[in-house]
Amino acid sequence: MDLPPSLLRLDTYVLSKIGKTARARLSERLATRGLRLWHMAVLAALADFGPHIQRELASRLDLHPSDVAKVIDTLVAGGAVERRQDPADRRRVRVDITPAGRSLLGELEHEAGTVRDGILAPLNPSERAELSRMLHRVFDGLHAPGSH
Amino acid sequence: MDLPPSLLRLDTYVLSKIGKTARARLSERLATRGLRLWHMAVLAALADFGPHIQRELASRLDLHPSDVAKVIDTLVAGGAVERRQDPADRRRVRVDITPAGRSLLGELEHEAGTVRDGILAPLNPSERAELSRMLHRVFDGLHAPGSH
DNA sequence: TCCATTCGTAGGTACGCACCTACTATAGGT
DNA sequence: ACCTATAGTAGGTGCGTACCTACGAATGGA
Repeated sequence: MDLPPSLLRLDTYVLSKIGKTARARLSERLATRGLRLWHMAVLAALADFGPHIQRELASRLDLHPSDVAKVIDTLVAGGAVERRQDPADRRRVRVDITPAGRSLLGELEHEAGTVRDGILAPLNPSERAELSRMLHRVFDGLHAPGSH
Repeated sequence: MDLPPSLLRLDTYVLSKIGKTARARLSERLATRGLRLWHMAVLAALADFGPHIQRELASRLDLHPSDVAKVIDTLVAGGAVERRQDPADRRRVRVDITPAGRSLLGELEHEAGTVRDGILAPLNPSERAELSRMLHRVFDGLHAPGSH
């Protein structure tokens, strides 16, 4: 039984469905480790940009500070990151990724790669590259004024 | 403050973010009419395939039958569809779209078009067409075995 | 006639996600 | 010393979504 063509003609619909599936498949894999997408995002931020104050993580990832605390909690419990008080300002907590955290991130990225391969399976390598380029341009445009 | 490149390198992430934004923007517009995405999906199914038994709508759209009932409730209240009992099997309810429902669907599709234009703004027309083609192929592949 | 099955529906449950609030500790200017 | 602002955190709220359950009405085969 087919889906309505009227719906499929809307790129908005197709885009949201694909995105939802992508998200769901990745979430599912992270869940087997007791993690969510935010945990991965935090690890990636720490790996790419080095230690952060929690507030910086919140603003970089656009995540509420109280939720950052919770995400960090579980990462600390798993030994993937460590918290240490900033001696210069003892209100602040500097968060850094541990070697274990880096290797965890590597595994998560591998999982994400598998999910991507599954989703983009219908496309050949050059098409994937082309799609990826276009998606990035679209993504960059999302936060531009006027697109909304 | 930039997002982590490690994250952006994952098409899975970008895809889910774009999809989420697309969904959010369309939902937002539908919400001004007291509708959700499912209402639009049901209208599209009725417009494309004609009247449905509620069970058929459920299986076509992969929506739980008890939720179909609720979606239809609000569409009936708005005069967009009508329910009538199937005389051959009085357990069944045939649902059909009304002229008002068709014009409503037209407006919703126009809204969806606006959302699409906003999101795909960074691309020129031929790129959009190319993206659309690829997205459809990807979408069709989602339900294929082995992609998961 | 009886019984298992199917349809629609009301009501409730569970979960993820984003957000808010109140509180403690600390900082830094006046 | 005082006052205001800031950092982190615990706990809770609200929303959307999906799912499940129980029930009455109707069907159709044994």
